[in-house]
Formats: sequence, C-alpha cells, structure tokens
Amino acid sequence: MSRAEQKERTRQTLVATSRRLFASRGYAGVGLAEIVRESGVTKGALYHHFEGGKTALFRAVLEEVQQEVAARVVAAAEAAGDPWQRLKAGCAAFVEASADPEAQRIMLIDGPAVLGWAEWRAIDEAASASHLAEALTELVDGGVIPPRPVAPLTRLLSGAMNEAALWLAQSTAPADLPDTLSALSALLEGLRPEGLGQEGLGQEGLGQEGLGQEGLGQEGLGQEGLSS
Amino acid sequence: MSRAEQKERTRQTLVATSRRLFASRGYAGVGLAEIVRESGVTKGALYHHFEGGKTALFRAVLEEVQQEVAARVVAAAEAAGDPWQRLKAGCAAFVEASADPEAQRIMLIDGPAVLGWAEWRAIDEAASASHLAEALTELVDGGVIPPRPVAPLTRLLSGAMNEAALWLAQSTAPADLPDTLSALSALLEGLRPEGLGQEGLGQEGLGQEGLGQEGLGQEGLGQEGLSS
DNA sequence: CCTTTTCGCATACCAACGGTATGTGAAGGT
DNA sequence: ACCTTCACATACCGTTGGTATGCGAAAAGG
Repeated sequence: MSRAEQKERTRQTLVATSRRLFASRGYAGVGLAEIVRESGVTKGALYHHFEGGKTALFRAVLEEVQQEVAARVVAAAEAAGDPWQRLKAGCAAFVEASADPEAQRIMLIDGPAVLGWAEWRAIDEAASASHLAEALTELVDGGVIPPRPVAPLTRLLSGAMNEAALWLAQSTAPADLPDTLSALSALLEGLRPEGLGQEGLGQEGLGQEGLGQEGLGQEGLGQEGLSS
Repeated sequence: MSRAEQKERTRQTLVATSRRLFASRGYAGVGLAEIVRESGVTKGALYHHFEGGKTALFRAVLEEVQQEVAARVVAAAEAAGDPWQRLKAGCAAFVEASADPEAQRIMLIDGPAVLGWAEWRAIDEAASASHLAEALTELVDGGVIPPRPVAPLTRLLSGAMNEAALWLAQSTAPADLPDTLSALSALLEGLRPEGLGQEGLGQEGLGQEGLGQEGLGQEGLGQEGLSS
C-alpha cells in the first residue's frame, strides 16, 4: 500500500471512530486514549493528522456530518417544483435528517460549545443555512413573499428547525414529527400574503432513504389539528 | 457573622465568580483552581457546597441566569394588555434579554453541552418555555389562533428566538434587532387567521429598563421592509 | 541497485485538570 | 466547661490533552 493511501486511510479511520464515539457519549465524554485505541493507532498519529488536537478532530467530524445533512436537504429541494415547494421540502428534509440522534449531539449540542458559536455558524452557513437564505431570497425576489431582510428570517427559521429536531429526537409520541412539520409549515405560510394555496409540509416524493423515520403509523403528514 | 450567613455568602461568591468566568471564557475554558482562587476559598469549600463538582456549580449558575431572563420576560408580558399582546411582548423581551453575551454562553452555548439537552430543556422549560406554552394555549383556547398542538410550536418558537439572540449578539448592524423582531412578529402573525390588525412587535411601554438596546438609531421597530 | 531523504507514525513524558480523603478549628448546643 | 457539628483547608490521586523525540519503511536521487 502506498504511503498516500495509508495516510488517507488512517485519517478516515480516525474521523469515523471519533464520530461514532462523539455521537454516543459526547465530546467531553470521550478521551483521546479511547479514540486512538479503537482506531488502532497512537496519539502520535492523531496529532500528525490533526494539528489542533482533539478540537481539530471534532471539527473534521462536524464538517462531515454537516455535509451529509446538507446533501439530503439539497436532494429534497431539487426534487421539488417551484421555489416555494423547494423551501418547504428542504425544511422538512432538514428537520428529518437532523432528528437523527447521532448527528444531533455533534451538530447541535457539542458543535457550538466546542468550536464557539461563530465558527459553528460559519460551518453551518456553508453547509445548510446558505441554501435556506438563497431560497428565501429567491422567494422575495420572485414576489412570493413580501420584501424583508432575509438574514434575520434565516436565523429564526434555522434555529426553529434545530430546536425542533432536538425535541423530536427524544419525543416518544409518533405524532410529534408530523405535528412539528405542520406547525413549521404554518409559520412559513404566514409569510405569504393571504390565501395562496395552503399545502402541507410533507414528504411528497423527496429522497428519504432509510432514515428510520418511516413506519411511525402516521398518515399523510403535514395536515393540521390532529392529536394534541 | 453567623455560620449560616457565612455559608450562604460563600455559596453566592462561588456562583457569582464562576458565572463571570464561565460567561467570559466558557465552561471548559475555566478550571476549578481559578474559580476557588478568585473566590478566596479552596476546592474543599467548593465541593462542600456543590456535591456534583464543576457540573453542579454550572447548574446553579445556569438556573440563576435563566431565572433572571424569565423575570424580565414575565414583567414584559404582564405589562401588556390582551393575550396576543402579552405573547408578542414576552417574545420581544426574551430576545432582547437573551442578546446579552454574558447570558448566552451559559444559557445557550454551554448549557446543553454540559448538562445534556434533556436537563437543559427541563430548566429552560421551568423558567421560560412554560410561559410561552401557556401563552399559546391561552390563544388557542380563546380562539385567537386555530387549534393546533402547542408543544411543537413552542419548541419551534423557542429555538427560533434562541438562535436569533445568538446571532444578534455578534451582529454589528444596528438594524438587525428591529429586523429580527419584525420577522418574528411576521411569523407569529402568520398563525392568526387573515387580517386581524397587524401590529409590530416592538416595545410599546413594556418594561425595558436599561437594557443597553435603546438608542440604536432605529425608528418604530417592528415595521417591515427596511434596510438591506 | 544502493544511498539518502522524507514522513507517517510510535514511544515516552509532562503539566494541568477534576475529584476525593482526611484534617482542623471555630461556632453552637447542652 | 464540654462536646458536637460542620464549614472549610490541606494534601493527594488518577486521568486528561498535549508535546518532544525516536524509528522504520517508502519514496527520491544517483
């Protein structure tokens, strides 16, 4: 095996191992000793690949998780038709993807605390939030929603979805997911001038491959007023 | 000085010192050695007052911060008239109070990471989120907004406000605060059936004593479509 | 081919950290 | 006056993230 191959392989092993451990027990709950042991390397290798030590390793893991979530959001949005549908499909996909407890601890809990909010937000912006901002800008430019600064709205919606995903991850009621998507849909619909075809915010044919969210015994999704 | 007095005083000193340090450099960035040194006590005293060690100390600090924020929210809400106005005034007060960088690091960044999301949310619920849920329930019961499960909506709005506060704390544009309040107002208004007197989400006589947010050179607040 | 350099990684070590076991002296009851 | 309580101090420990240095095989040079 060539040296470059081996190097990349070691790096990926380190990222994969620490991702699994960080996701299950949190950043502070995992020591470097355990990471390097389960990776089959030593601390020397870790610091050779990640100059910043534990923090840099976490950053690599976070970026990987963020890009996976973003990929799902983009795929869902592209499968939808008009800009308004793309926004709603993207939001629904984001909430569903972020509901994965594995991604949560890394992306939403430890991320801001370990890297600081500024850097966390920069990564989030590059991966996901930028798409949300673009979608909103497009809707404003297209006259679908009234003119309004998109930056604050982007933050509000991004935060709403993050928190909702956190809540969903530990909720037991199967109705919580559709109820949340319905409520999010209602908030988005409220941005539009009165009465422009209120569709639900559900999964109409957008990529939802093996999320573990299926089979929760709910019908349509996105309809309102069911199950308090 | 009596023993009980001295005990309470030591405890308060520890909480105040660690609150200041946690706020400025984060939970992980402050060691117990520094806390006890600046408090004028030793580690023995710390562990005598806080059995859980550093975590328990942080919990005490978090609860203090949460209660202060909640007090401001309640004061603002009570100063408003009808339930709908109370909701909006409370939301505005929450965003403004949470925009304080001191409270942020403790309440929004380190809180979930140190205590875990479940415990953090329990504290948040007891202090602030419960009031939001009550306000929403009241509005549903009063027929002001259509029937809908309030729990998901509470989480969405709570998350939106948290993230917005985080964003506002590091934003430099003075228009960001009014723009955010305006956007939040628009989202809330969207929950109401069409056309019921769209007032802005500003400070109309609700308690905003010395927040440091005044004088940001903005007019009305809560109007839409200005700046950027 | 053989030499030399490179570099991916291992070994050994360290200061600092959170945490604990034990000691102590003054306040408060009797 | 005695004894008990208890709010703290002292001394110590295991583990942690981090670093300086050594090594051996793969690549580069002749």
